[in-house]
Formats: sequence, C-alpha cells, structure tokens
Amino acid sequence: MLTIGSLGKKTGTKVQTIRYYEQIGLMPEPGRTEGGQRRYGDAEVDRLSFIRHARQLGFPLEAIRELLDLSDNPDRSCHEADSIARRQLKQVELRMDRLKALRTELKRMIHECSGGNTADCKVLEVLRDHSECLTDHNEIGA
Amino acid sequence: MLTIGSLGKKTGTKVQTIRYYEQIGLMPEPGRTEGGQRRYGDAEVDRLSFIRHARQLGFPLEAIRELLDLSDNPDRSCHEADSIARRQLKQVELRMDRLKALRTELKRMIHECSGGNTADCKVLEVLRDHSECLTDHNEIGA
DNA sequence: GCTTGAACCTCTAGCAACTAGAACATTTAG
DNA sequence: CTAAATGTTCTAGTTGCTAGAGGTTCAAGC
Repeated sequence: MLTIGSLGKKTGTKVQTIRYYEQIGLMPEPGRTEGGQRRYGDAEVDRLSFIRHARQLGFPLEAIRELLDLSDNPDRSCHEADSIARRQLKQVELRMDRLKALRTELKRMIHECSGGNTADCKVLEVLRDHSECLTDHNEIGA
Repeated sequence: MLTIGSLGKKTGTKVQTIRYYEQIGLMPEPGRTEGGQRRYGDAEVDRLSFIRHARQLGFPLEAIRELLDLSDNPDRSCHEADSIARRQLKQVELRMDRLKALRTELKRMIHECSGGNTADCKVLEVLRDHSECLTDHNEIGA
C-alpha cells in the first residue's frame, strides 16, 4: 500500500495534482487509514500512469476521461479511442502550423532589428502595422 | 468617437476583452458619455491593434505591457524590444519541438490501430505502457 | 512509551487570458 | 416615444493545475 507521496513519486505527479484528479472524478476515492490518510494499490498506479502519459501527449482531461472509460470496457469498439486520438493529432497539427507561421514572422522581425532606439525599432514597427506581415499567423485560441 | 462595440469590431476584439484590458491597465481609461458609456479615439484603436497583433504572435500580456512601454518612449534602446522578441521566438521553437515529438507518437499510435474492440486497441495500449514510446514527448507545461 | 519531524489532511485562493451571464441603464432609429 | 440594440457593473466560470494556511497523523529513534 502506497501513500499519496510515494504514488506521486512513482508516477511523476505532484501530490496536489493527485488530489485534484480525485476531486474531479478522474481518480477514484482511495481507501483510507484509521487516521484518514489515503492509501493506494497497483490499480491506482496504473490508472495514474495512464492519465499522466495521456497528458504528456497533450490530451485534455475530458478526452482522458473518455479514454479511461473505454479502457474500463474492453468489449467496446476501438473506434472511439481511435477517433479521440485522431482528434488530438488534428489539434497538434493545427497548433504546429500556427507556430510555424509565428516563427517565420518573429524571425523576420528580429532579423531586421538594427539596434538603434525604439523610434525606429523594427520589432515595434511590425507590431504597430500588421500589413507588414507576410504570413497569416494567429496564435490566439491555440 | 467610437463606442466599445465598434472599437471591438475594428480590431477584432470582444467587448469583454477590451474591458478586461482596461481593468488590468493595458488599455487606458477612456472618456465617457454623460450616461457613462466609454468612447474611444484613434490612439486607442492603434494601441488595441498593437496589443491584438502581439497576442496573435503569442506574446504574453506582461511582455506586451513592456513592449507598449518601450513604444511609448521612443528614445529608449531598441535592444529591450529585440530581446523580448527573441525570448518569444525561443518559446515558439521550444513548443514546436515538443509538438513534433507528440505528432510522431500520435501518428504511430493511430497508424497501428487495427479497429477491433478496446481489449486490443493500440491507442489504449500505448497510453498504458509508456515504454512503447519512441520519442521523448512531454507537452505538460508547454 | 514518547517525542520529533516529515508527510499527510482540508480548504481557499491564485495563475493566464479571457468568456459568459445576470440585472440593469443608455442610446439611437423609426 | 417606444423598442431594440448596445452599453454598464459585478460575479463566476473556463483549464489544469499550484501554493499556502493551519492543523493532524505516521513512523522512526531514543
């Protein structure tokens, strides 16, 4: 039986985060000692590892909730899990495209900075006048 | 003189967002009508456009605050604006690297999904066992 | 058995950058 | 003059945690 601290160490998760996952129903309410401290078993280690791994891959918690649900029902179709993963891939690709445009613009901005005073600073100039931009960048909402 | 709604339309900003920027001191307190409604002039259009454009390039509001400050003082060195932009570029490149690793892993996951039931779903399997991963992906904190 | 210190407990509030809604006031066009 | 559109303030919600206050429990050493 593991304390919350050792579970955290085993899975690379902060203690607060584990309690947060419990609060939002992503982790089950574990058993407690007489004194009221949480104690975890192997199933919880697996579940938390799953969650953390999915988070590292950028899945939002709601998607992870669905994936856990699918994982708990081995007879359901794999199709749903597949489509969640595809959705996530789309998100990642969308964000990559946006970042690519941003990088282009930022590089151009910096490249042309001559180093005088701000009156003729290229960085500020570009920010002042969007029409100087070549790419269609929009990071807001990414 | 523009109402807050027309300023929003002109700059592609939601009304609430403009008020939020005012609240955190990024936009100045504008003049008001007798009835208490905000009215804006050209200077505010420029300032808000600057903010929005910087946001589109992913600059955090605190960086934008500094950039606006520099923009307001034309005799200060361009160097600071330049280094803020360079910092932003670093961030963008870091995030791109992470996303690249994520994409690789997600693609591999989906590619190998055979389409049966979840008992032998590759997506879930990969999430369960990190050791199946080839790349060092970590999107958390990105 | 007792003490001590690390780790645990709950609860609240904070982060970024907005967004949404309630409940009410003002402005403007017909 | 009325009605609709737009404005006002205030509060709370979003995502995914993180930090702190103030108190309790556990395990080890003596």
